[in-house]
Amino acid sequence: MRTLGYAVLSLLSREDLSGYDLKRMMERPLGYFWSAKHSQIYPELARLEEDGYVTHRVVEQRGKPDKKVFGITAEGREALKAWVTEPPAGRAARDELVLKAYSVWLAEPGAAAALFEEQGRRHEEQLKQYEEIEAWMEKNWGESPGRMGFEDFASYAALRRGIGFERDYAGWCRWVAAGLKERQSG
Amino acid sequence: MRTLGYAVLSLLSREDLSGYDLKRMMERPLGYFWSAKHSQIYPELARLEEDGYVTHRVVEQRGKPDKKVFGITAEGREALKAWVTEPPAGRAARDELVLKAYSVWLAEPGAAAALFEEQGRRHEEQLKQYEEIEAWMEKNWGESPGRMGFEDFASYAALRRGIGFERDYAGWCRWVAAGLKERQSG
DNA sequence: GATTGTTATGTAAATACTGACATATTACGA
DNA sequence: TCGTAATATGTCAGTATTTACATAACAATC
Repeated sequence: MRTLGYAVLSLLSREDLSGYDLKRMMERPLGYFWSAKHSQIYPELARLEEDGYVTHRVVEQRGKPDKKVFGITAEGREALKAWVTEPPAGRAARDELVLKAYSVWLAEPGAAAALFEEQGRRHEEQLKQYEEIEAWMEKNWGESPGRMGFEDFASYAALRRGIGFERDYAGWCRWVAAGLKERQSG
Repeated sequence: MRTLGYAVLSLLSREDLSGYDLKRMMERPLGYFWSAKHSQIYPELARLEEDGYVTHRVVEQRGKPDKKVFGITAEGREALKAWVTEPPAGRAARDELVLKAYSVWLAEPGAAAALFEEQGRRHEEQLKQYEEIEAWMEKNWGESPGRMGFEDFASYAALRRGIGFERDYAGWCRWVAAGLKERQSG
């Protein structure tokens, strides 16, 4: 199975969801570390159902169109569980901003510094959002990772990665911007 | 133009290279933040040449097959320069290990801890390699980012991102592993 | 009554990327 | 001399992903 399939299963292992729900989860919170458009999700759900990893039931709604709510099967849960402890496939790192940094010597230092400052701001904003979620988690689940529920710990761990990433990335942006500014005047 | 084109131009703006050279650079050092297989590179070079961003000459070699050495044109350099200060397209973050962390509550804590410890080791190894390059750069180019050559600063900046990333990532892996171990016994 | 927005589900076309196939030169070692 | 490895350049099929197209129910507002 492809990673997208496991991404879908990872959400369905926590709660039953429609394709539309999944689409929204792929924006937030899962979108922070895995993303997919609805044009990927609907065919993937069909494939997962064909393979026996999920099933669906139609739910009639008032004030909204009907929806198909998907649930994970025992088989799907087993496949997901087995996948979790397998080493991840060697990913191809791709970061456009680092590529730009690598060629920044061609640019006007002032214009480049503005870019990296703006990007720094963006990552600081994202960091702030993550930290708010972190505060909520710690308030509701406790501050000790060892004492919170296992499922909560998993969510907390994923969030922690996001916090580390954004904090470090923002710092790097600021550092690059400062180095560029030094070149602007003297 | 697509990002791959700028990745190729970013290498050719520093020195003339053959398709095969580019392929190797896409493994190391560019591969640390952008990667492509040779099956992408050769068609991309043809496209770039058609658009007037690069030109090539055939170089005969002794003991090796002939090669096509590509060089960037003034037009290519201008296009690259303009691209550098434009904000990057909103990337879709994809990290399989974080996705696994999100579903780690389904797994046996022991097996999962082993995975995260192994991944931590990998990132620590990569960090060590980066730090060796960093030491070489600082020895040869000076320790002050403001005083080294602009092109050197650009290389140094890209490396710095790699160092920050690996250090933070390795730390996170260790933290997750520790949290999982706590669950193993008590 | 018409337009806009949200929920809801899909398909199709285009682009991007990977992995396999394909070929040729030369060096080196068994 | 035969196989293996490195250098060197390409194509092609399949997979993955994005963008655009397409439809429909219902709510709220103008």
